[in-house]
Amino acid sequence: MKVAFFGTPAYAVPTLDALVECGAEVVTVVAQPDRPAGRGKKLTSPPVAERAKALGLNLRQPRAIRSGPFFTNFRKLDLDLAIVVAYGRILPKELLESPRLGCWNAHGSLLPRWRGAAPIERAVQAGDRTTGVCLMQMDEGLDTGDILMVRSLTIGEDERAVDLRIRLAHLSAEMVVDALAQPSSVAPTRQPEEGASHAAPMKKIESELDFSRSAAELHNQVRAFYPWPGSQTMFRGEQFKIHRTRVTEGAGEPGEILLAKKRLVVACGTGALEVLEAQLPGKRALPIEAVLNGARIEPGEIMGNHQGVPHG
RNA sequence: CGCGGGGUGGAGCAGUCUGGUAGCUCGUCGGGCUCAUAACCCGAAGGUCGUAGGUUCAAAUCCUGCCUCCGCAU
Repeated sequence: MKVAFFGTPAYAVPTLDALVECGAEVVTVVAQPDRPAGRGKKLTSPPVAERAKALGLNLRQPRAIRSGPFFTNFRKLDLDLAIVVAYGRILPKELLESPRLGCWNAHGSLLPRWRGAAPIERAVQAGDRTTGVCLMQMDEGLDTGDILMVRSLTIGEDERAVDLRIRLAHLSAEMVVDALAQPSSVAPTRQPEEGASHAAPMKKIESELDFSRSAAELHNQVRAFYPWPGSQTMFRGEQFKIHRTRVTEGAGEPGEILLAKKRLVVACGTGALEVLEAQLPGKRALPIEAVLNGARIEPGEIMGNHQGVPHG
């Protein structure tokens, strides 16, 4: 079985590894081009590209898929199948139809729920208790192809997207290997339109916390957005990043600090949010006890974009 | 050369501008109080102030290089 692998971030790496391990002939790996990233804007290879190099696989990082030499060469590979996991680009119809069996995409949600770029994060943000991975026969639409296989799992109440992503990445790898091992069990099923939803990419502006919302919503936001774009609010005129929280009891004006000794509890529109891990400007992320030792936060202070002045 | 902020007993911070006695909160250890507690009281140990060099009578503090952590941007 001659296959191509399309993928870019760390999420796709376990599936690539699994393909190689199960003996599939991975003829080429396609990832997004190297991009300037991080402090100092150093040119950085995406994780899949790094992994492909380490495995000694043929690697392509085309800037353009449709035009240029990439697709011409791709056609000549005489592929049976292409596996796509978080590649990061729409693939044109000609490419989707090029391998004998077409292209299979492993998507990180229970389709048709959370079609799009950020299914895992949006599931956590919405407070979903169940999610999973779907193997899909790609068509031209956005995650609308027929479902070939499904694996599901339960999301922990306090689980963060960053951890769920790791679990789903491995579930995805298992699923792809199973599908290749037992092609007979792969029966295309059309996606129902009912229950479809769109998982828009995460945006930096969404990282702001609005304490007039419920504690449950804020908790879901915090665990969905970690580590990027993160969750933050303003406190004493400076950025205050919140990395880990818990829903607790308490009432007060939204953003009001209810407790600041050993524990940090902030009033929300409904209920209260306990901050378990936070980060001040220029500092690293710290358990809340450490933050409280240095910051001397007082009950009655206000968190959020209200200047952070004490009230009452 | 993208912009910017940090590195001070075990932890988190103040002190740096305006050089001159090492400070605060917590933890640890010992003692006390309490039916009890993340409570309170008393006492103690613990610091080459990231690192290398420079200026100075004197450097955590001023100057330069380096290491390292972090925010923004991408």
